[in-house]
Amino acid sequence: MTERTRRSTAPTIYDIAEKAGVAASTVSRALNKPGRINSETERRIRAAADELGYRLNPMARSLQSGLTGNFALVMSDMTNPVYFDLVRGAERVTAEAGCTLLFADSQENVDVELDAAQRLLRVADGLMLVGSRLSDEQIVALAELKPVVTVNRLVADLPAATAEVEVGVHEAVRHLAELGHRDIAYLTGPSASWMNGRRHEVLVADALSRGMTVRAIESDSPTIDGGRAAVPRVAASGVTAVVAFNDLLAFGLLQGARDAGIDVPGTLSVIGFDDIFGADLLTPPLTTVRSHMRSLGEAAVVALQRAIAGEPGADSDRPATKLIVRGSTGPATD
Amino acid sequence: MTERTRRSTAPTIYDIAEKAGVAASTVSRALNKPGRINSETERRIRAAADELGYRLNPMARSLQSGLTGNFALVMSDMTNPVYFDLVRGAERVTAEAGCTLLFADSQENVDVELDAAQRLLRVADGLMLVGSRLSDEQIVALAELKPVVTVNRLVADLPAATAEVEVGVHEAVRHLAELGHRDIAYLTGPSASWMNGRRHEVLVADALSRGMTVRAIESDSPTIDGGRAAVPRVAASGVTAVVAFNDLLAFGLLQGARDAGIDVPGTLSVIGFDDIFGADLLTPPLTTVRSHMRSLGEAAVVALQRAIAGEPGADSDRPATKLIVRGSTGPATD
DNA sequence: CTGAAAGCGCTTACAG
DNA sequence: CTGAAAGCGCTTACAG
Repeated sequence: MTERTRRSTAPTIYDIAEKAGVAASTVSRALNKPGRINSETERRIRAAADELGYRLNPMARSLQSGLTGNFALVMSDMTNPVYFDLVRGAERVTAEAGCTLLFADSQENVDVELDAAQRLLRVADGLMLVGSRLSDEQIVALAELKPVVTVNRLVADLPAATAEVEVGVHEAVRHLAELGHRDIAYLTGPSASWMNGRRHEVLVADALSRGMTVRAIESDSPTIDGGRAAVPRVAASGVTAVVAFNDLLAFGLLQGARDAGIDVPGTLSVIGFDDIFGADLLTPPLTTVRSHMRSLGEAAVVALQRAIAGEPGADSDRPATKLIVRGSTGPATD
Repeated sequence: MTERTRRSTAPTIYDIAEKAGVAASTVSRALNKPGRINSETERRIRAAADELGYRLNPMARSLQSGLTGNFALVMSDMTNPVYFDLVRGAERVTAEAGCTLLFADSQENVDVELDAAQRLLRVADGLMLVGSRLSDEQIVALAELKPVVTVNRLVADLPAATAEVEVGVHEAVRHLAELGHRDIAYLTGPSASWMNGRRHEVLVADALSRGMTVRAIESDSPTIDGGRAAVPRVAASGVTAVVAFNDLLAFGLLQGARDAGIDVPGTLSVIGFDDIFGADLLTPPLTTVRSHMRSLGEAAVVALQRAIAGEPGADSDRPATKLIVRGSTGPATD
């Protein structure tokens, strides 16, 4: 009721026009291109607008411009703390542009992700896919509809924002080497994750160059439970250190190892990726490769803005990674 | 470029109409009210729409209906893991309704919150304020514009979704009483937080009825740092147990106590609220009052939908709380 | 500098 | 059941 009333009485530019004794088109100009109009007229129009409590109807403008002012963000798992800062960074740049961030969580499920992406794409000007599990083909198909930016994923020549991997991994491998580790394992993330492949391949290359061996140990899911479940396989492998695809897996390794009576870092060293919330609160606190997720979120929005504007997708700065050494790594003991 | 081309070629109902040999109004009906139209005509229209890859332009529809299909959610701190499940619940119900969730983070700042609320309100049909730090007056002013639902906050007769507090607190107090605690403290949250006041008052009432004393200890901010900073005051107070406004504060207490050489739960018992991510990973794991945040998020969206539809704001079910006993509580030792 | 008019893509009474 | 027309609130060439 009240609602209805409010809606129907919302003042339009025509109300302002009447009040100020000008045409609606003049009101539109006064409000949108300050300075291009007689300043006394403009003043009168603004006064009328203020008095009426006028607010632009964004739908009407959108219908004109074809642009909604919305940017969509789909991430693989919003309960993964790694995305906190990414979302904050994306939010900040989006708000600064006077736009709005739409956002959905695919819960590590391809169908949910595709569904959410399609749904959001209809009401947004473009889409950011974070840690997408979609196939390249699916992503390309989305990009036919509207601009798409991939985050921590590279697809054909779509614009992307990715964190640098080399530096952090390099530091991690050197750290392990200095502690005397020779046989290490990589606990894998989802096979559909581009970043999983990237971390794995850089780790292997780096370790080989130091004469270390890296065996892959598969995990079921990139979660704490996935890490716990992998503990027996890690133990059986005989490695002295394991690098996990992400911190959630590493958390699970730590928990599972404790339950199994495996001493970390005495018997096994553990390194994660991301430096998520809680990594420094555990016992032992986790050694992990941190990347600057906030910058990544900002870079993603900037790339999307450029894509929407039709500008070429210059590769943005890739936020640097670095190793944060804590208590979960120690000397190798064979 | 490509962008421009895509946009301008997006098929409209007029393209479908032409292809199917009917009027645009018929297309609109066929697509929106299936069954109300000659089934052969409808079939032809759908076929044409499919062939053209037609997608409804939501802005055009919005301009008609005055509704955007967007629900806005503003929360006090999105890096607080307590909101994970709330957002997921809200997201699920929103998506189910074919709507979209807009979302912003106020970073515990009143100005940022007000700004975000106003910004989102213009492009959404209604607003959910989670753990708002705004004044009642500010919230009422927002509610003049569009429907507003408060979450874990009660304002005048605005619709709200709140978690039940009594059961969990009752269990917590009984738990402490059974462990022999007589003098306990409440580590406060933000004074602008309604839920802070609520937890405090229920705790005091419950404790008094058991002959326990509760002193209030102020925290600067409801974060881990805020908890750490409070440790000296907690220690000086001589209490044997402290209940913190939220788990982040409790995390900080645990950390700070360890650094100060205070044994938890040997010398001091600690209880939090929320059961956030990590609560069971700490050493000792945290005893805490859990509420079902997912239900809360769902209830908030349902309440908002009702408010938008102009239905009376019946108080929704209040998700129950319960005490999760872990390792941070133990017998009182005076 | 300003106004009249057309149009963005859809929906919805109003006729037939 | 279907069509022609008006209208949602704004912007933007096009004239003056």
